[in-house]
Amino acid sequence: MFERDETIFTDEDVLREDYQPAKLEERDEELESFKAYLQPVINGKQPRNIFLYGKTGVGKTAATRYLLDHLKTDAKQYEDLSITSIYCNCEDLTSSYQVAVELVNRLRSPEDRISTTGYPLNEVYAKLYDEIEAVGGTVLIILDEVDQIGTNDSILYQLPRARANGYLDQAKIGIIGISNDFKFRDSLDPRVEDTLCEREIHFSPYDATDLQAILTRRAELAFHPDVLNSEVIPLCAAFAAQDRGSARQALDLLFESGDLARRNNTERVAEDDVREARRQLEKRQIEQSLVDLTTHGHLTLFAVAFRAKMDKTPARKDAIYTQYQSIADHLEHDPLSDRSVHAHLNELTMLGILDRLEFNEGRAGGIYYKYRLSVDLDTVQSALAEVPTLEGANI
DNA sequence: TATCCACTGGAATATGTGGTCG
DNA sequence: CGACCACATATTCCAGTGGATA
Repeated sequence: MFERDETIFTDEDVLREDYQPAKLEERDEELESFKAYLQPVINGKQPRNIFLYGKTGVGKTAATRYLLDHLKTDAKQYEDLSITSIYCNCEDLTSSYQVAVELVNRLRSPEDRISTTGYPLNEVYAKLYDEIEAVGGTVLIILDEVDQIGTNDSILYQLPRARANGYLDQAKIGIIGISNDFKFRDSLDPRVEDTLCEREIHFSPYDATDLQAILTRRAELAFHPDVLNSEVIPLCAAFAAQDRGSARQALDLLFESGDLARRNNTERVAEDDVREARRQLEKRQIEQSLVDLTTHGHLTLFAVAFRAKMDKTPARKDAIYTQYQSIADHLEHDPLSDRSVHAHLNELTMLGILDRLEFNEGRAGGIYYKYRLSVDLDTVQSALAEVPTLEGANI
């Protein structure tokens, strides 16, 4: 029934997110500064706090992993050095409290985990300091996607000051904050900005040439020789550079193209595979963001999709709200206030599922928005069909 | 060029859920 | 159990917005 299929790839894992290349290229300047900022750690001094920013997929996380690995290896030659790093992705952690809990749990054994609610904030910090103190030495805390914790940033000034405030004695803490939101830095409390952003490194997006170089190197390891048509890599690079300049995106695209060729049993990967792969990735991304919406988020989108079906988009909030009410009614959900639906429309716009057009009709009209689907109606329909709460409702 | 509409969007407040602890 | 705690999601309230028009 099963058999190995090795016509296209030699090792597809090379294209996956968790693959760590032996060398990190196209990021020389960034690595240079980063390395310099980590130097105090090797010297056994108080670590600097470092703040990395740049868009997603430009090598921030990879660079951090890469340097920390080297740092730990190189530290072994000095007996008086003990370096611990804790990596924490704040993606799903929306407050300082949750980050603190996560850090405590990282440091504790699995049977000793604490729950994510219930304790006073100070108590969680106290537990965290205890754990860090127990580890001792230099503790580097990496907070990835740190902008996700939003305005609730108390942990960002608690941690850097823990030692100064006498909570820590044995341990030296260094924070490495990673963010893809440039505005985040400006929104920080000035006290936090001073300490957290002591040293900053900016990662610029990759351009098409960088991406081509990266893809070419990976492709040599991942694919059999000569299975890629000559236009495949430049096209993947161009698509990704146009969009966000993300290496992650370019690699995903390359993998997906290869995978398509494999499934089609063709011997080579061609331009059409890349274009089709791009469509599929886009679709998958939308389906993914739909999964995370609340019931009323779904209903709101449903209402817009319904109007789109009848060719009545773009539509104003009022019209969408009326539509939403009748749908909610039909499905026996209590409708929300129009302000809340307005909030949902906003969120859908942020996710790139809806487009928002601005209007201003002046003296007697005022300003308002009109919304419409920003993606294929078909995609939305098939994604919504997967949502259990909408069972029985057809557009 | 001052006005004025109909909305936007921030903020304060409320509600319900899931948790700890004595 | 009851007092507390944090949080997601809604609700309510209202100051601000900005450009076509009088």
